[in-house]
Amino acid sequence: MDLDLKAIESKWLDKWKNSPPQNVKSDRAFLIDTPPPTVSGLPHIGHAFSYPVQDMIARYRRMRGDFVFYPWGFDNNGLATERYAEKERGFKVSNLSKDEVIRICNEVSNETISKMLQVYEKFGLSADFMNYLTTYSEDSWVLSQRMFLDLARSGKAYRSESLTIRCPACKTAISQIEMKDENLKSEYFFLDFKGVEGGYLRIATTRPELIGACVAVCVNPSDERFAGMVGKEFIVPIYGHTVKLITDESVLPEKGTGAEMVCTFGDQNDYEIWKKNNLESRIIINENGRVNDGKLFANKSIQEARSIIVQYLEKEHLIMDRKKIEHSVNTHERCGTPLELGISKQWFIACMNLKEELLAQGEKIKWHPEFMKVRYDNWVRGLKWDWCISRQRPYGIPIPVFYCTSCDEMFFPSDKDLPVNPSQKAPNCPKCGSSKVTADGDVMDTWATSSLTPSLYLEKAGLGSKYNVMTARFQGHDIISTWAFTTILRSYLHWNRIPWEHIFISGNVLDAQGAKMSKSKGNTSYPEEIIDQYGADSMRFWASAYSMGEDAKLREQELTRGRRTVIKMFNATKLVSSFTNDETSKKLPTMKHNMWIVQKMNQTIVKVSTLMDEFELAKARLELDKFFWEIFCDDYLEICKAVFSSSDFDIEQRAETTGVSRMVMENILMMYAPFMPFITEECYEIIGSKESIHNKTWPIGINLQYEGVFEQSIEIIHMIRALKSNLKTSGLTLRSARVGSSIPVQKDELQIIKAVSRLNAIETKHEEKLTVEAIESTSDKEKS
RNA sequence: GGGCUCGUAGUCUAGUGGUUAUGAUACCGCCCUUACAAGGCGGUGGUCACCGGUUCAAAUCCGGUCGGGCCCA
Repeated sequence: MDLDLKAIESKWLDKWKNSPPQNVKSDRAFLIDTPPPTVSGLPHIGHAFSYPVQDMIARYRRMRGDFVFYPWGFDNNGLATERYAEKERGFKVSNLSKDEVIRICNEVSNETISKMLQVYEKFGLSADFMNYLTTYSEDSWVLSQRMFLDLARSGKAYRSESLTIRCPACKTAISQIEMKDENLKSEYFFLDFKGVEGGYLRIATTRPELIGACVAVCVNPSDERFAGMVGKEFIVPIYGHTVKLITDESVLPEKGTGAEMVCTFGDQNDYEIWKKNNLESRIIINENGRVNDGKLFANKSIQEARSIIVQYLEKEHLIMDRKKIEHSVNTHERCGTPLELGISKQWFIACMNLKEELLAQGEKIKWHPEFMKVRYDNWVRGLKWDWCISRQRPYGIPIPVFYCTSCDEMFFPSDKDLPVNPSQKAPNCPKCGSSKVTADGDVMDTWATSSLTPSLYLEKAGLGSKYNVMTARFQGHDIISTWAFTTILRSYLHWNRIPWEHIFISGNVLDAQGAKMSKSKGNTSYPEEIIDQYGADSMRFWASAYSMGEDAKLREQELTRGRRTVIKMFNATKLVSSFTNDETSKKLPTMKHNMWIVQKMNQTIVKVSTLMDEFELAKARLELDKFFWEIFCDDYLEICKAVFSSSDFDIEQRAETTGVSRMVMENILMMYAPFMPFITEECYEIIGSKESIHNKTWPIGINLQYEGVFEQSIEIIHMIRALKSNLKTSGLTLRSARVGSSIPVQKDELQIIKAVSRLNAIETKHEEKLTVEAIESTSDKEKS
């Protein structure tokens, strides 16, 4: 019978759809905060690496008798979806109405979700795909808005006009979370500021378009070159206003000329110096990233303004020098555009005042691996801003706040009126009764919803009142400062508790050379190709070969090994089920080889279970592999075959061997079931079970007292095998042998050794060390 | 610039103080022995990145150097 992996996998996927793994009723719950994949294309190899690992733990806990809550979701909210829809449909969000954008985004995300679902199902995940949630559904709207209001009412979220990070391309405020440093090529322009009392100060700037926003010049206080000039007034080129030379520690003497402009606002440091020194404001970049300096340009982009001013400076011979440099610039992670700072009215969630508390929360969670917590700690310590959550974008969950234009009252809807949509009619002002009420037109940061996944999942499943702290979060290390952080923060702000007991961080998937996979490099792999070539079980086998947090390489050899394991399991099952022609005995074993394999099995169960309990999947599977290949297949099954082909063994002995081999095989299948759900299910059926293996209870072993010496017999079998193999090289077949040992070989053991080695006779003698020597061997040529 | 992490046969990997350093894969030799040649048996292949220190003893602990990766500036 040939092994058709594809047929087997699709057969079981169909069956499982109708009868998914059953949870037993249990007080012990294992609740998984599944990472909802972003709706931005088909799953890639990274997903094929991380999701099966979660599933293995889920399946294991289920077999252990836990109530396993393993929900599924998709993240289709926010700017990422807009960008994806733009790419898919070839349009520009800015050219369409808000309603139109929302319609298209919904459409694209629905289409993509159904495609993604098909791939995820092929992974053999036991998650609840039927009841998946999306982060842009009505449920998510209601919960996000309700939780926002919870913070707003208690003052933990506040609206304020303050410094905001803005993306001029996406035309929205963003948060520190979405900032990304990038090394970009730039150019220093050296300009001279004439002193009011004479002399001049040469500064270097990469942002000449901001000269009009210059409110001070600044040097390091210890920089002696400028010692005599500090406190003096200088004239800003082109614009003619005067600014004072001040000092600040943050200015690096070796950067540029050691003197720099302070503009409102070139970067965050400008803001700090501005605030510290109580400087005036000269805002020339508006909320949409357009520059108006009141002199050279009006409503220009930053790039346009820069080239206009550089041309002007050149013409007026004001540029004293130019120097090409590469420096680190804050950009928007979604589009790579350098960010701008401005003052605007936004909603913030307070977190700057909670650093100690947040660190303490992180401490209460068990991190796997432990060192990943350091990244969380570093992020919390490095927080520079409260979390700005309002976004000026079309696709997102609206901020549920109303403003009365008559009396300036700000008011919130009640929870029962959620979800609130600004396109609907706003209620009258509760204070003055005016109907001149506008809704907040902004939407929430997508993380403001994603940070609520534990509640989203539990509420959707109707388990919100029963459970609150989840057991496990699985996620990539790249989103510790986003998803992990915001989830911990929200859980603390709302309920003063941790969101989950454990957090499991997975590493990167690298290509075979160890380089990060990326579309531009063309070294990406897709799970469907792997499943096609090796099968889903082999893919999972590969995914289970790594420790938590370790970077994984896509290795063919691991996939190959996985497929061999699948085939081996199938063949072993076939062999074991062929024994069942005889009568099966359910009694405790009495024969040495049966007692031995049961003992070995018991030891393996203990080791594997312990490791699985500690979430050491890779180590657990290695133990299992060793037992299955080297002990069960190579030794025990060979003995079984001998028992059935040799006339030395009676019906009862065969029946016992049948019973034990079958029982051990079943236990092996059960232990492999979390790793390789397809082949184990198939084998379980072949061996004659009507039930799904995934509904079985994890093996606990057989109570059997046995301190046997059969280990020695196994070693003798190995030695005879090697001897036979050596003789074969010279064209000889071993017929009889002499075994020397210090511990006498028992008669029943000798019977087994003889049968499995297919020898005519074995003699024994006493020796200090274990020895095997040939007595008689025949040449293959003479052989009849 | 700061932090974290890794460096072990051609390739990938186990191994956090103690025999001769684990296994996979690739390669070579033998065997198509009635589950499996996608198998079995045997074999070649390693100054455990480098330098120094601690120790009776270091792949392992400490310090430094070099190189890869990631996170944060």
